Amino acid sequence: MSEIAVTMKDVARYTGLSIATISKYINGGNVLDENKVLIEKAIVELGFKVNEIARGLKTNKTKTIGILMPTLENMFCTGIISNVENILIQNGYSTIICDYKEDAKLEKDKLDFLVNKMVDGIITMPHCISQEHLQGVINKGIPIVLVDRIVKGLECDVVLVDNLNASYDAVEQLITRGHRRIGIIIGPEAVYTAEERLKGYIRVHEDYNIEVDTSLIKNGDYQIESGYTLLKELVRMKDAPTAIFVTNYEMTLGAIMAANELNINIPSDFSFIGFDNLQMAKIVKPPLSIVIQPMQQIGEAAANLLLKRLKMDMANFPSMFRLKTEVSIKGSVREI
Amino acid sequence: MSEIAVTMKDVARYTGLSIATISKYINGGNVLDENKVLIEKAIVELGFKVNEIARGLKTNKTKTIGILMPTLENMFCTGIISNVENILIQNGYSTIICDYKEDAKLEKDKLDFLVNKMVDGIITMPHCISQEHLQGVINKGIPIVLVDRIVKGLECDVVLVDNLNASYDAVEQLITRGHRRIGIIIGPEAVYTAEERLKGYIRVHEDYNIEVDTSLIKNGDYQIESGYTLLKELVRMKDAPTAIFVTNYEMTLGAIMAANELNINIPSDFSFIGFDNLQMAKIVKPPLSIVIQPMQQIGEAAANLLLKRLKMDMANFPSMFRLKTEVSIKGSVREI
DNA sequence: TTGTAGGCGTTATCAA
DNA sequence: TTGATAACGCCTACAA
Repeated sequence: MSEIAVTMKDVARYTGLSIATISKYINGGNVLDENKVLIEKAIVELGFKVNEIARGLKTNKTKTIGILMPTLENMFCTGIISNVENILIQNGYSTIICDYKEDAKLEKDKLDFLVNKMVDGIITMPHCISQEHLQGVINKGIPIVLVDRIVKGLECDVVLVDNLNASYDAVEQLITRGHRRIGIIIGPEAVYTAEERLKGYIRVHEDYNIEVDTSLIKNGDYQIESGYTLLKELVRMKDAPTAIFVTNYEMTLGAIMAANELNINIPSDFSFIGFDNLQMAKIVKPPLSIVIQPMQQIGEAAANLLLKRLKMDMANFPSMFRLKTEVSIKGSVREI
Repeated sequence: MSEIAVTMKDVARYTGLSIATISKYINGGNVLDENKVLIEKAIVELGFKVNEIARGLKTNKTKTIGILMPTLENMFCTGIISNVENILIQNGYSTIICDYKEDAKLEKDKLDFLVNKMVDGIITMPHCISQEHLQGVINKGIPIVLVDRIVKGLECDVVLVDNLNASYDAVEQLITRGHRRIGIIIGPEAVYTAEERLKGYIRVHEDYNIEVDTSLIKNGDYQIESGYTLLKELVRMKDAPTAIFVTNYEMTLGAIMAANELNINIPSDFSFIGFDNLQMAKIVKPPLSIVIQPMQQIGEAAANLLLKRLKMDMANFPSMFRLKTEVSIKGSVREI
């Protein structure tokens, strides 16, 4: 039934050479041409494959990278994963993707799992993980690149977007079009990106001398349903906002659905700016104004930074890439 | 900088015992109580962790399962992953999640990657992979459970839903409410689930003696945009359907957006049945009728079946679980 | 109960 | 160029 795995020993026997020579050939060493063809023939004939486990034991390298994300149910996360993977694969690395379902214990466990699997490096979007725990991994010689969020007190490479100014810019677009009461649907308080986006919202209000009405600030959970619920709350306020800014894709989706349900006309009833997902923005009518995060750049920057560390190049450690977002204003925003 | 990993050897030295004894303790063998505490102390003190790579080399078991999916950008796929993982983790297994981006070569490569990583078993939603390739893996003694789709000619455990009758039932609901011209937005021709769902559509037409108008059958690609585009096509037909059935979540999303954009009223302009995602169905107004796939059951059944095979229990091999879907009819469907 | 010794499939050193 | 040989960290008879 189950075939026995072919090892170098078998190839050696088949060719009449020694295991050492086979190994050398496999790893690109010098071997007589005639032996090369002999070995090559044996390899295909026998169907030999290097046992990565054994190799890893010896080299302490697995040529695989761990990717640890809070969830797979979020387009931003899966987008990052995709782009990171593309670069890594090009460079001969494989990936182990983990999601910790936004659960603190799972986050810790999966991180340990990756360490146990001897990944050569880790890219993660951290949530509750402690500085100490991550530091412990780094101390083991496993480089980590943080994505999208920082971890307070940790010296670590990180790639993120300038969330504060992303939010600032979006809200500014509304302000310069005459809006003064601007509702915002933001992520959970504990999440770094949500904090930053809120700061941007507040700062731009200050810069334009507009008082912040905290009743216009709604904390969601980055899921569809909270976008749906919170938009309704905003719209139904006695003194409703004239514009609404929603700060991630899933909540934008929910908000749009709520607006449709309430037969609200965008932008005549209120202006609207959403987040991420260009594809959706084009589909919705009127075309959705959105903040576009450079997902490809984020993923690529993170992967390339890690690759650099893997080559033991520690220049500018810890380095922070703070990528810029773009605000795309379309028909969903109007002047008042 | 990078701490050197602590091994059993270190624990042995620290405790004055032999490596063999440490190993025995780790693996639950009999050790003197006093030595137990001694070892335990050493382990925490030194921060020892079993090197899974080395262990795997010896035992030929990695206690990890590969999950290979076509994409992470699809709620059905990530839902399955989540549920599979839950069961596996409970049983002491870890997972390596791979997505092959619906790419034939990548599908093959990632499968090989998992094999190289010596996973103990694999759960996959296959796409282009050949029967031979999968058979090769199985022959290596690595059990595979297919999810959602079969592979022609391959004897393999599989867990899927009764797609044919899912589609049959949904369309039947429309027929019994008087609809005769029913549009369907289906997946790519090459995909098993799409084939089956189309068969159901056709069979129910036959059973009710309704002629199938092939212009009402639109092939999409299971992405948002095709749902959006194809719904428009259907609605704009000279002889437009009175009801539309969309056969996955992403396309349902796109279709809803198109309907909103066209100011189409559901169900007075036409009736609508979508797919998956209960959460969204509740949010949309009117409440969406949908076909509900038992994602949790699918994931759990697949995981449990694999677990069974891992225990060398080959009873009823190959077995096929064909789970039933549920049609939930809400306000988006009306009688005519 | 404990320890010795051999082996899992590679890589790497050093003679030959 | 090739081939013994000794690791890598762990498991497992078998012996003590």
